[in-house]
Amino acid sequence: MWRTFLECALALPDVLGAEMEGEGGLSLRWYDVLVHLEEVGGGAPMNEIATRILASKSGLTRVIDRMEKAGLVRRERIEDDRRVVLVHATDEGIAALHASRRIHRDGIQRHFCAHLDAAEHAALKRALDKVRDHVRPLRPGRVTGG
Amino acid sequence: MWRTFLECALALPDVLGAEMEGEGGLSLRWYDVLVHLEEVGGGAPMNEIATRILASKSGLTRVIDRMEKAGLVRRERIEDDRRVVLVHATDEGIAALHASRRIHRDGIQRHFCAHLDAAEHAALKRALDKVRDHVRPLRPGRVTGG
DNA sequence: AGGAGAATGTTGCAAACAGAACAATCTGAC
DNA sequence: GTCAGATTGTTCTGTTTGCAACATTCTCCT
Repeated sequence: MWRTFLECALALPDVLGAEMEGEGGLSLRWYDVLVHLEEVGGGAPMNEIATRILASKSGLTRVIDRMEKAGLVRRERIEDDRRVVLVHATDEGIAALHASRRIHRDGIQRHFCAHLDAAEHAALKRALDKVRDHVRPLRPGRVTGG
Repeated sequence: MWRTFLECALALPDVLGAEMEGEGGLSLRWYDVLVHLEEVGGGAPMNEIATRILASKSGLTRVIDRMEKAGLVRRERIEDDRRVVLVHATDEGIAALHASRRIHRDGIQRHFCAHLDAAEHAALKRALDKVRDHVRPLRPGRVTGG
């Protein structure tokens, strides 16, 4: 049972990410960053993004470096707190997000949801919600250290 | 819903792996390799192990390199097909496996199964089995290429 | 004010991994 | 028999990641 979960946990992001990179040129990580930026609206600090996408601080610095170089995102320093870097999605970033969204949804549908009936879907959501709530704060030094 | 799954998929192996490395000195990957070697009994070819643990050929070569250096495993060339390398667990490897097994089971119990009642457990297994069967052959060039 | 300590992001370094190119070996068609 | 093609594992190279150390900035207590 655990093995089944682990195989899905390893294979699904891999398959979905490969499809997205192949067709839309946006990795799963970049996609998640842009989703978060769109959700919060007006720019998010590095720390918040790192927590949201389960990356370390240094890891996120490099991700944002690459995304900025690709023109999907821009950094902004604010007067309010000069330690903070606010990350904004550029128009190009939002466009790339929308272009990938269909591929993303479609992939999830085909590889994941298509195999579950309504009851299984609900049970899965309920179960994983509990697991997520328990395990999220346990993660190693993803944000506080690193 | 997908997001919940993705968070669990990223966080659970991380938390479990960190616990195992901390307490028992065996990473999740190494553990999976040894589990497979114990299951099949008398030595497994690289290819088979790579498929089993969802690693690429080159990735597994390095994993086995490190495990061999650590004395947990040994390589053997066979006369039957001189391309094949059979990997055997050493006594030390089996001992390490058994030492880690308790930590592994305990971690799965605490971080995963403890949050599911019997019905959820069954539903999860049924659902993930179907997803796994669908997605496993779809994985990118994990074994054939690479 | 002033200074200890926390918080935020970046950089240096090393580990881990995948994909492509490669060498060795086997298989099958002729 | 023999040679083209497939199979198996390794090496090379580039990418991505995390942890430790660091510089900067803020907070809070006195």
